[in-house]
Amino acid sequence: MLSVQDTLLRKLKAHSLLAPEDEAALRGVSHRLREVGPDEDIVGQGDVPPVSIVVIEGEVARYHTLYGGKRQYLSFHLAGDWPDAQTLFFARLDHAVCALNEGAVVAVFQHEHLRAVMARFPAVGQAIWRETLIDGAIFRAAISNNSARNARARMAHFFCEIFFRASRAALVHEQSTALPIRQSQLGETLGIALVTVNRTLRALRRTGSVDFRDGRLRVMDWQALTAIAEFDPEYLNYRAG
Amino acid sequence: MLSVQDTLLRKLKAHSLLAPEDEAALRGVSHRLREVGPDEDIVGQGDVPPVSIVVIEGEVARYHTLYGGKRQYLSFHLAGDWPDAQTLFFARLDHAVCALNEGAVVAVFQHEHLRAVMARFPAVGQAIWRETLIDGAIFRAAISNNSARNARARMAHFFCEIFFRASRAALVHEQSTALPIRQSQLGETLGIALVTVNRTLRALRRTGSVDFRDGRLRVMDWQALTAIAEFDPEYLNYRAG
DNA sequence: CGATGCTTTGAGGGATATCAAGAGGGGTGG
DNA sequence: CCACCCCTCTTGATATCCCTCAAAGCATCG
Repeated sequence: MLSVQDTLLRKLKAHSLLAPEDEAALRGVSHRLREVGPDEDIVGQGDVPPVSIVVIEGEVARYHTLYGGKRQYLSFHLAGDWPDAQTLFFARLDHAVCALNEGAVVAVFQHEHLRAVMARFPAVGQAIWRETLIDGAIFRAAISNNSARNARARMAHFFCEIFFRASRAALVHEQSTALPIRQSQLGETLGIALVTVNRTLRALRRTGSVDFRDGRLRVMDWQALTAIAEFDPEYLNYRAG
Repeated sequence: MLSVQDTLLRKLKAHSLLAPEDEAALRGVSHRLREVGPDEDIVGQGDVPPVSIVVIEGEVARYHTLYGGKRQYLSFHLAGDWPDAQTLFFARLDHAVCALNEGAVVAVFQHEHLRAVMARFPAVGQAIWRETLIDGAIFRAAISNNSARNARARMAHFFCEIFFRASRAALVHEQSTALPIRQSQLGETLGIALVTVNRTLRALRRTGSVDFRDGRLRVMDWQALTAIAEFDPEYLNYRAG
């Protein structure tokens, strides 16, 4: 397993060039580890946190709480992701961040330490900035997905994104990756009712391209799945390969 | 009418503190003006532009083009907005930017000039960064809006956001502001069919709280409209007031 | 082994999409 | 100056996808 620093740097270097001194500076930033349980909030909606976190193990999600307590999941985050980087320069968080699975681990960095490094090593700041910009692209894709596609294509597209990102984070083994969410959460992500999630899932299973059960996502036919989803990974801005 | 520099700075100063020297540096960046017609693309999906733009007059939108040519509008931008700031640090644009109305005017800045200023005046970079982060918050709100609300609340929420941002940009006069889009575009924003747009609009008109016609948005009863929409402007991160 | 939470299936209803066509308004050309 | 066309808005009728309500399987756990 990678160290905290390796996990973080692998992600940043997927899209940004860092000189040895940039890398060394980032490696030098102190942090502490925090383990969180399933459905436990790491940061609450409306918080003004003095720290930000990087996912090290397990998975983490962001969500809005709407009137009436209804929940809308916004994004999911794997090892190396930085789900609340924006709090570095932003007063109040408009959403919460929670852990999904048992034993998720995040690294906690003090904003002041990060800001000090960014001031001396601008490339570090730019790399983090890019993280937040890729975030933006993922959100835009989610708008289109949840607005312009039917339940089937919508779910397929979501599975494609998760699987693609997991494979880039070396988290795919034997054509499957962890996706520790319940069907109800899938519904709160895609904006469809639980019953429809279950039926859409069954329909997708029957295509033989994908299966999702017991918190694992299994892709049997990537070509077929991307065709159903009209998935093009361009927006994720990974370097080719 | 404000100058290009005043327009830009008013927007940045709504959320960021800039010292006189930061402000002076930003004022010194050269730019050119570009006038664009309705539905004309300013930047195309997939472009790698060496410039970014600030809206000066009129309105501008971002959109995805999906398979089959279907269009999904992602966001709308008023005077002072910076709809493609992310191209400063990002290779390829995942969406297009287009003008909405006749005679829209944007200021065009060379990336290299902006980067030079940001390198010497970090506060300028941070202010632009914040712009992109607020963008992110707006996108997140759109995900929730288009996923978790019915057509009526969804449209009301969209109107609330546009009206609120327009009022902060001093673009509201006599309870109304320009929103130069067609009903079909409203549908491509909210993810609902044109016929439903028309009927939902009629239903909202009948509440007496809002009217949208001929490219103008008129709000007669802000309290009632925000109640229908469950609108809370917190996510837009304007300073209080 | 009952309780609890998640998944699965059935039935029916409602919101929204699709199909179709007329009305209104502005521009253009004969 | 009128006729025509095109674009957008509006309204009606019908279809369908998805939601709500309801309840039964199935696993895990105390």
